[in-house]
Amino acid sequence: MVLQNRLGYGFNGYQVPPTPRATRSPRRGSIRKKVDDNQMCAFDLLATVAGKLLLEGQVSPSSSNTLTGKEPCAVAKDSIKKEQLDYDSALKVPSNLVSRAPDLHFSTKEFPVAHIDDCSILASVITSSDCSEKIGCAEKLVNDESKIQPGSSKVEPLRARNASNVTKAYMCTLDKLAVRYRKPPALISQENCVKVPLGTGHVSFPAYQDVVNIAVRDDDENSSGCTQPSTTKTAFRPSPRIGDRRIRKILASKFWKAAPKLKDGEYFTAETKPGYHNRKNCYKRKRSLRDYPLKKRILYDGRSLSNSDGGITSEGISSSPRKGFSCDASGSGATLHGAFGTTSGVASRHTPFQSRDSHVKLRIRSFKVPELFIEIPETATVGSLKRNVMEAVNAILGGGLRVGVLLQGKKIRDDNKTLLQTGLAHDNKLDALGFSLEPTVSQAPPPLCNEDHPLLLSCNAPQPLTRYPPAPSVVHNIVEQSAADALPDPPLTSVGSFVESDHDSAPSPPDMSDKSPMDSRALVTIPEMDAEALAVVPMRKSKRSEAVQRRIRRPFSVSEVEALVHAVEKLGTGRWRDVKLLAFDNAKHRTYVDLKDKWKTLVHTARISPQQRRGEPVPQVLLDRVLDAHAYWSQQQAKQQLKQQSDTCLLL
DNA sequence: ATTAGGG
DNA sequence: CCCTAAT
Repeated sequence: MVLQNRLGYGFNGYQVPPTPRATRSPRRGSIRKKVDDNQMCAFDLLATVAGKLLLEGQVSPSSSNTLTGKEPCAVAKDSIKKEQLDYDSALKVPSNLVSRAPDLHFSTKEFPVAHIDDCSILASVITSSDCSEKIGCAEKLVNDESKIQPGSSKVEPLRARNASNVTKAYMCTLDKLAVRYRKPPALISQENCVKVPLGTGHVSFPAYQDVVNIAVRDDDENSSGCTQPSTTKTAFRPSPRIGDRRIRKILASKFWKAAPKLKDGEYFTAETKPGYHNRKNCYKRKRSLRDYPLKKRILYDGRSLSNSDGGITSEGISSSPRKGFSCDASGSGATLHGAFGTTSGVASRHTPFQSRDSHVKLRIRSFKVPELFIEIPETATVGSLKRNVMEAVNAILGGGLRVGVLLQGKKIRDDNKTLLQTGLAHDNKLDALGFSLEPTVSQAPPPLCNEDHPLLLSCNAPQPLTRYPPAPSVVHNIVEQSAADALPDPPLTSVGSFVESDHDSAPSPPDMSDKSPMDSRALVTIPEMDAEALAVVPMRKSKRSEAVQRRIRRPFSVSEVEALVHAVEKLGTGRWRDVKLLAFDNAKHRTYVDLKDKWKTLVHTARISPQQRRGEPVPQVLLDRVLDAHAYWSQQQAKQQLKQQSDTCLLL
């Protein structure tokens, strides 16, 4: 820019260092906004297997958790290790996973949340069968695209120009996802396994419709399923202003407590966290709320559950906010109630209970499983969402879980004891009986993504996605890049935003367009950049705490480096915020800290021998410029300091 | 909110 | 990339 040149470029094209604070004040406001955008750049879906999918207005999973990275397996292992270490914490996650899969005889009362995951998990636990069933279940659920976006005939990439719209869209979508459950054929046969035979006839489960609308409010009407009918719900549901980019989760904790008050069909809650700025915060949850043991309630089933098809669902499930429902109790009390027909219409329809023989009949009514953390870009397609959820679920189901039995809160470890010996055979004990899903400690759970799970792979591959592959020629093992869309936010590109789109794959320096031949590497770069786009990770956070996800790794592409170098040459090394604004204003995921860090590594890279460098090679020319600029600005900085020192001395 | 550095 | 201290 002319003005800039006049004001201050130094000889080398370097700009004269601005006065310390002067240059930044004017942009303060805008910058803040940018940050928000960054945080929104990828939606983190926090899905408890409980059927709640949460949205996070920010990016965070670390590369180590990324499934789509180049070393998926390694990554998976990594997360697994953590998981094992955090075995304890996992149990504390109150993912209210209470859902009910009709076929499996699971029903929920307090939590009108029906999720694939539950079904899948239950199915797997119960059947101990292969993954196909589990997956099938999960897939079914997510698969129901028509339900996902009732309004539209086709499923389009979930994205929108406006962040708030995106958010809403996701909310709605997820809403649906959590609500619909399509019984996978494979599971049908498993039904009987669930219940313990009762005397003569075993309870039979009427064939349920294929699609069960589990307790849910139908927000098909309001495009923004987020808007709530007011009333008490307001407290738990996302407020309309969710548009605010940082819509935060909700979740488990909130939900847990809110559940009792939920009205018919409500199963999803969310809250916004206005003050949220720091990524970390968003994962914070009150410890107290997450300490609930993961256990599923079991129901002493006096009668066959049967027919409460849709009925069970909506009514039974949601309508009764049980007061008795408390956090710790996991609502077991309420569950029981319902079972006996006290509460829901479900139970009432059942045949009277009769304990004809020594068989104890149990019915699992709710199940809670560890949370799943999924990060997916807003530009991801429904198809990719499917896969991600599926993978995440599968990862958990794939062997990482075992079932624990609890009696009055205490774990029963002796597998050889009979129910009679344990006391479980007594009616009065049944309500104290609980089950829990626990991470397998002894052995490593299956990696999220590995050869052992052909299903996973197969899912990835065939899935036809409504998306535009970046470069057909580039075959990568990465899951897929879903963010191959246009710039989410058409930048009002002005000066020097070299890196525009969020998926830096296409940083568009003017010269980039037709330089493809020369820079064949660019093709390779693309997939890499977006590799992290789809990251699914079963969330095993560290101990007690809040799941602070590490951001996914996003290697700088050559063009990004170029832009960075250019900006630093001009602005210097101490003005990262300005660098960000100048060259990465549109790269939502690059923060000034990132840029600073990158510069640091670039300098280091430039100093070491080419053989020692790793990753995508950075053109030597660029590295040379890095060194030059670094030297120049270091010198400038030194000078400045001297000057300041002398100034202060004079004053003194 | 930014910067600067160590990890 | 993360985390912090210091601005």
